[in-house]
Amino acid sequence: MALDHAILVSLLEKPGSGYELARRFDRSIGYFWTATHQQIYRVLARMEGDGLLAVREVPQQGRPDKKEYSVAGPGRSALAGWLHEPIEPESLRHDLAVKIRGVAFDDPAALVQEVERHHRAHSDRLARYLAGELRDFTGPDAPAPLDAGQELQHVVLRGGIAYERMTIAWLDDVLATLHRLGGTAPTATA
Amino acid sequence: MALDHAILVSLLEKPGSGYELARRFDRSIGYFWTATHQQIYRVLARMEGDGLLAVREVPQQGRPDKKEYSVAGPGRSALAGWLHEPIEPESLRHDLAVKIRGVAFDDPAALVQEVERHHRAHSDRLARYLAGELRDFTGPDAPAPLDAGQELQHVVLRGGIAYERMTIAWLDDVLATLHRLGGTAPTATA
DNA sequence: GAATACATGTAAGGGGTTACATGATTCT
DNA sequence: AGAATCATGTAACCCCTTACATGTATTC
Repeated sequence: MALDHAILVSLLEKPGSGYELARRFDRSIGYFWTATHQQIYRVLARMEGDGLLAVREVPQQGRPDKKEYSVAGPGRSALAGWLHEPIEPESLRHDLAVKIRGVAFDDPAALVQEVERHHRAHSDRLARYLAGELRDFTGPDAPAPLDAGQELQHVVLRGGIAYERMTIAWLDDVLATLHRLGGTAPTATA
Repeated sequence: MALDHAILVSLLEKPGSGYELARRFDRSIGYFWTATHQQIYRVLARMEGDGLLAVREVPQQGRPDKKEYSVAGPGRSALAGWLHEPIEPESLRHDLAVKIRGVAFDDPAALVQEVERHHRAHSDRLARYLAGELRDFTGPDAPAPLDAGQELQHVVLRGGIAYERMTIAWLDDVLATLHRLGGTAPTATA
């Protein structure tokens, strides 16, 4: 149910339409939570029905009108309540690791290209995160003393950066392992 | 749908009952995929119905009888097919990061205990992973030259270890940031 | 006597993914 | 003329989580 809370946080940072939220979930929020527009519209409608959000119809010129959502009082309370509840440390779901173990029953070399593709994807993400960090937090155009909200955004971004760096290093390890096994035929064909 | 494939891999490594699979998903497989017994029993029934798995009723003494599942021919083919299809790099879902950004609209100090709890949970996991590595791969009782399957299991475990180390370091960073903000009242109460 | 391990399930509900659907405007 | 951006939705399906349900054997 953390999508609800992610939307509350994002709308507290800045009110916006479903479409705008979907874009934020592709960028800044994307490094710790993903959501598609279909999901977002459904949740926005539900939360508005529950009185957690307020809507304002904003007519626009040369563009479709939009509904601008903002957090209502009960929405703020709901977020505060959740912040004070403990949550469980996440458990992983890593498809690629399943594949790596599965390839013991197939040809290890067949995975090399796949792992390289993932390596590129994570390198791209890291580059985007680093560019964002420079733009918003550490570069010359960033605000001089960061306020609390910005400090918190920065530490979350640092988490994303650490995750991508760790993943890239691990994928290098995986590639080296696959190459070492390259000459050998699959052993565990039990 | 990778639960299906995770089960196929696990049953190829060693046939077993639903109960045994659930235990593996709490241990070795747990560091890249989690599943509860309810999920596992349902998926096992479905896969057996689809002819991907074979069952054998095993009567036992002093214990309930069990159904031992193993991978049938079509199951092997299904896994091989999946291994050769590309998959998307995972996108994150990190509740704690949502909380960290949300605490800008609340009291940052309120999160310290929560973050410390997560820190302990990840430290515990790391300790378990390291013990497992020593037992199965790097210790004196580990098989001298590892076969391909063991090499692949080891590289996946190294991924789990790297993930936990990275996470612990990041949580230290988060704690330091929260303490730095400790004196300040929430700024972004917009 | 209570807790833990072994063993297998059903049922309800919620969340997420994928596909489908529409329509105006701006850019190449 | 076609693609991309802005903007909002519906519908079907699948996966996952949580709660409920049952029963034996062993260990503390």
